Amino acid sequence: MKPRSRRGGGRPTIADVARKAGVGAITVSRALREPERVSPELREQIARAVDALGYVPDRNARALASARADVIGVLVPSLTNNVFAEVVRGIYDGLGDTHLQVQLGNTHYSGLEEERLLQVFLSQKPSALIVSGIDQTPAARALLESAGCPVVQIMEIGPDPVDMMIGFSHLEGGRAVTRHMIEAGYRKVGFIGARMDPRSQRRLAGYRAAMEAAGLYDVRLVTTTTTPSSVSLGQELFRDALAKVPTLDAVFCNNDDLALGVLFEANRAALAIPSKVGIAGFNDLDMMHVAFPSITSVRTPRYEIGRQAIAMARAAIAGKRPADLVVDTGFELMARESTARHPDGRRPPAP
Amino acid sequence: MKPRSRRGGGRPTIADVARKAGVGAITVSRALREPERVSPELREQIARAVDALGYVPDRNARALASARADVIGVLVPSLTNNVFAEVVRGIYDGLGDTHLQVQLGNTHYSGLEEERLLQVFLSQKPSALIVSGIDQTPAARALLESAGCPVVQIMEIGPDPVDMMIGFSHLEGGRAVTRHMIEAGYRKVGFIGARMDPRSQRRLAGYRAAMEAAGLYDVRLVTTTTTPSSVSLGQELFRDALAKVPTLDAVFCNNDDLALGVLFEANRAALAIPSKVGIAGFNDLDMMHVAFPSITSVRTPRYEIGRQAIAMARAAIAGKRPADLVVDTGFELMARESTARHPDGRRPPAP
DNA sequence: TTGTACGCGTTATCAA
DNA sequence: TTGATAACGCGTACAA
Repeated sequence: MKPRSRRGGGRPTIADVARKAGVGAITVSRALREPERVSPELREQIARAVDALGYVPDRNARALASARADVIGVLVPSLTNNVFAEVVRGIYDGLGDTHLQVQLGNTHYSGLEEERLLQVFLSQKPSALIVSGIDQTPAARALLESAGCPVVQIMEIGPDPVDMMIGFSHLEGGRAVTRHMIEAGYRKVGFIGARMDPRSQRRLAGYRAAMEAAGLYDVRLVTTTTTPSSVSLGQELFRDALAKVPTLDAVFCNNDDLALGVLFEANRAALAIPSKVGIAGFNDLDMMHVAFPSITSVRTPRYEIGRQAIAMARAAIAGKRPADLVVDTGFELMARESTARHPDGRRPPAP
Repeated sequence: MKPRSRRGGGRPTIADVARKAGVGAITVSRALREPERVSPELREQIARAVDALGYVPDRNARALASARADVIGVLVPSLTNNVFAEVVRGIYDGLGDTHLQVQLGNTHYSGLEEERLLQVFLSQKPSALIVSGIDQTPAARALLESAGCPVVQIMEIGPDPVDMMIGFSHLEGGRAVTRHMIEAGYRKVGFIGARMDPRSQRRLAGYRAAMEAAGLYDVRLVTTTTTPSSVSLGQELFRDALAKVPTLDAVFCNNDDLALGVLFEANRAALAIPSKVGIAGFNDLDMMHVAFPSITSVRTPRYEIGRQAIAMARAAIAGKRPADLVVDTGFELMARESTARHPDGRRPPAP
C-alpha cells in the first residue's frame, strides 16, 4: 500500500477515486460537476468508485483551485426580528438543491459591522452577495462595487442600485396606512416607532406626508426610540404617547410587535378598540389577524423577497442577468377591526 | 514589475506582503496567527505592509493548507422559530471577535435533512459542530462521532452525549407547568401541541406524568397536530379542544405562540381568564408578561444556551475541554395572571 | 471525450 | 526567531 500523504486527514481524495475507477483525476472532477461531458460508461464507473470510497469533495480545495467558493454571503441586520427570519427562510428555500451554501452575517443594524462582515465574506470569494437595505456606508458600497460578484440589495428599492435590488417602498407603506386611518375618521393619529433604522425612518416619512397632506401633522404625535422593538416596548411607548397627547385617537406602529403591545395596553386601560383608539402595525405577522380585535397592518412579502433575491443571484451567477435589475414587490394594506371606526370598515365577525 | 499570477483576482497575496516587508512568507503567516512568536520589529514591518497592500488572507487557501476551516457548523430545525432565532443570536454573540465563522444549516425538523447537511458541513472540515436535540438518526450520529471535531448537542440533555451537551429537561418543564395548574385548582387541564417534534413530545410526556400523578389524565384532553406552530393554529386547536371536552378549564400550550392564540380565542368566546379557563405557554417570550392578562409560561434560557454552546466549543477547539461535558441549564416557571385562579396566585396589578 | 502539467495561496515540516 | 521546501486537493489551460 502506498503510504498516505503526510498531512491529510485520511479522507479519500479525488486521486483515490480516479485510481479505483481507472480514469484520470480530472475526469472524476468533471463527472461530478458536469456529468453530461463525460461518457455514460465512465460516469457509471466513477459513481461506483465514489460510493465505494465514500468520497466527498473537499470544498476548500475546490474553492482555492477555482478561485470561487460556492457560497452566497447574506447580510441582515437581525436574526431574531421575525421579518428577517422570514427573509432568510426564503433565501434558504430558494437555494433548492444547488451546491450553493449560504453564509449569514448579522450586522446588528450597524454600518461599521456591515463593512467588517463584508471584508470577512469577501475573503472567501463568494459567488454572490445579498445585503439588506440601501444605506450602506461609502466604504461598504465601495467594497460591494469591487466585489466582482453579483450583488442583491433587498427589502427596499432606491434610485442607485449597486447591482440588483428587490423590495418595496417603506415610505409608501407608511403613507398608505396613515391615509387609511385618516379616512377611517381618526384625527389625532400618533406614530410609535422603535429602533428607527432607515426603513423605520422612511415609514415615518410616509406617515408624516399623509398627515401633512390632511393638515393633521403635529410633532407631538410622534413617539420614537432607538431601543430595539418588542411587545413590552409597544406598551411603554403607548403610555408615553398618551401622556404627551391624551386626546390621541389612533396609533400607527412601526411594526407588529409594538402594535400588539399597544393592544394589550389599551385593553388594560379599558380603551375601546377601534372606537376610542385605532391601532395599526406593519408587516402583518400571523398574529395580527388572529388578535382580538384583529389588527390592521401592511403585508410585506418578506419570504418572497428572500426567494427572489436568491433567484436573481443564481441567474446572475449563471451569467443570465435578469432583465429587471430593480424589482418593486409592493405591499398590501390589510384593513381590519382595529381601525374600523367607520361603518364602511370591516365589522367584527359574529361569534 | 513582475506580472501578476495567471488566475488570481488581483488581490495581494502573502508573498506580496512578504516581499514588501522584506521577510519570508511564513513569517507573515505567523505574524498574523501567532504574533507573539514573531519579533516585535518584524511584526511592525509586516503590519505596515499588510495595511499598505490591503492584504486579506484567503480563507480557502488557509483552510486547504491547514486542513481545517475556521468554521463552526450549526444545525437548527428552524430559523423562524423565535426560540432558535435566539439560540442563534447567542451563538453569534458568543463568537466575540474570534476569526471563527458560523455556518448555519436548517434541518426543517427532518433527520434526513440533518444527515445531508452534516455531509455538506463535514466537507468543509469545520472546527466544531453544534446540533439541536438528541434524536439524531443513526447515520447522523455516526457522522458526528467520526467528525474529528468537537460536537455540542443543544437544547436538551440526555444520557448518551456524542461529545458535549447543554440544555434542560423538557419533560420536567412540562411536568412543572402542569403541576402548577393542578395546584391552582384546574382539573380538566388540556394539552395543546403543534409540530410535535421530539422536544414537544417530551413536554407532553411531562404533562401526562403530572396529570396521571394527580389522577386527572384523560387522553381526550390532549390535542396535537404535526402542523407547524402559529398563533392562528393556537386558536384553532383551542376550538377543537373545547369541542371535544366542553368542560375544559385550562390548557397547557406547547409554546407561547399557541398560548397567544388561545388567549385571543378565549377573549372572542368571552371565556374569562383565569376563572373560566387557565392558560400556560412554554418558553416565555417577551409578550407573555405583557399580555392582558399576562400569561404563565416556562422561561427557557435559549440565548444562554447558544452562548455557552459556543463557549464550550471554543474551549474544546483550544484543547481545553470543559470539566462538565453535560450542562443542565434548568428552566424557570413564570406563574402569572392567566393561571391565577387561586387567591395565592398573583393578582392583576392595579392600573 | 480524456488526460498532463501546473498553479491556486497558505501552512506544516524541518533545519538553521 | 526565521526561512526554504513541500505539500494541501482540486480545477484551469492546453494538448491529445
